[in-house]
Amino acid sequence: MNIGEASERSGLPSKTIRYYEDIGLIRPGRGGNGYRDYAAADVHKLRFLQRSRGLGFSVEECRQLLALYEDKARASADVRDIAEMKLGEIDRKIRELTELRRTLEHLVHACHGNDRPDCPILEELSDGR
Amino acid sequence: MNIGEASERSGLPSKTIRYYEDIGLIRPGRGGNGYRDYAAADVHKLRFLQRSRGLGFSVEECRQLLALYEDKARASADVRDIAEMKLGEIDRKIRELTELRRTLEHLVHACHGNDRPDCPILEELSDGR
DNA sequence: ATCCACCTTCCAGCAACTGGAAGGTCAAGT
DNA sequence: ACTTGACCTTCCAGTTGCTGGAAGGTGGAT
Repeated sequence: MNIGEASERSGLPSKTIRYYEDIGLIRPGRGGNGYRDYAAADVHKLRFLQRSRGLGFSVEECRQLLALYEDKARASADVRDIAEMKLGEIDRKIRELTELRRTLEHLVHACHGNDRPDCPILEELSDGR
Repeated sequence: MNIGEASERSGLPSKTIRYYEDIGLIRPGRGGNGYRDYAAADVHKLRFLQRSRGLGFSVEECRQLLALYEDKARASADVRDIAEMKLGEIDRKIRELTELRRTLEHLVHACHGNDRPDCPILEELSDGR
C-alpha cells in the first residue's frame, strides 16, 4: 500500500513516516514508480511507534523496543532484560503521571472558576505548597 | 542579584533563564557592568515558570498563566480551563501507557529467556495480522 | 487531454532548550 | 599590582522530533 494508506492505518502523518525511514526505523519496499510500498507488518510497526512515541519514549528508546519485535535471534535473556528495563521505565512514567494528575486535579477542584481574583491554581504555582 | 543566584533560587539553569528573557517572558534590570539584575519579584516569576513547566504546561501556556497571574482582574475560570485541558491529556497518556505496559509484559512473558524461537507476538507480526 | 489527488525529494523552520567559543568583570590571594 | 578563577556577557550552532512548503513526477477518472 502507498504511504497515504499506511498513514491512515498507523495514525502517523506521512511526513513522520518518511522521517522514520530517514532515521532508519523502517524500510518499506519501493514500487516501479518509485512510490514507497508498505506491507501489513510495516503498518504494525508504525502503529507501535505511534503509541510508544505518544507516551514519551524517545526515538532511540523506540528503536530498542522495535528491536525486540524484530530480533531474529529472539528469546535471548538479553532481549528479555531490555524489555524488563523498559517495563520499569513505563511503571515509573505511570507513577509520575499519576502524581502530576493528582496535583492538577487538586488545583482544578480548588478553583471555583468565577471572576474573583483568588485563583488557588495561580497561588500554588507561585507560592509552592 | 546576578543570574547565578536567580538560577539557584528558581531552580532553572542560567541558560534557560536567558532563553526565557529572549522570548520575552521576563525582563530583569541591568547593572552598570552589563550584568542582569534580578529582583525578588523576578525570581518569583521564574519559580512560577519552573513549576508550571514542570507540570507539563507549554511555554505559551505559561505565558498565558503568567499574564493571568499578573492581571489583577483575572478570571480564574480561564486558568481552570487550561488546567482541565491538561488533565484530560494526562488521563489519555496514563491510559495509553497502561496499555503499552500490558503489551510489553506480554512480550516479556512470551520470551522466557531461552533460545527457543517461538515468540507468538513475532509470529503474529510476520503473519501480517 | 486534462484534472486532481496522490507521490517524490529537498530545504527550512518550529519548540525548548543546551553547549561552546570568545571575551568582559570581579573578588581574593600572593 | 598582578594573576587566578569563578562569574558574567553575546552569539552561533546543535539537539530532538518532527512539520511545512516548493518543485516536480504519477495515476486514475472524466
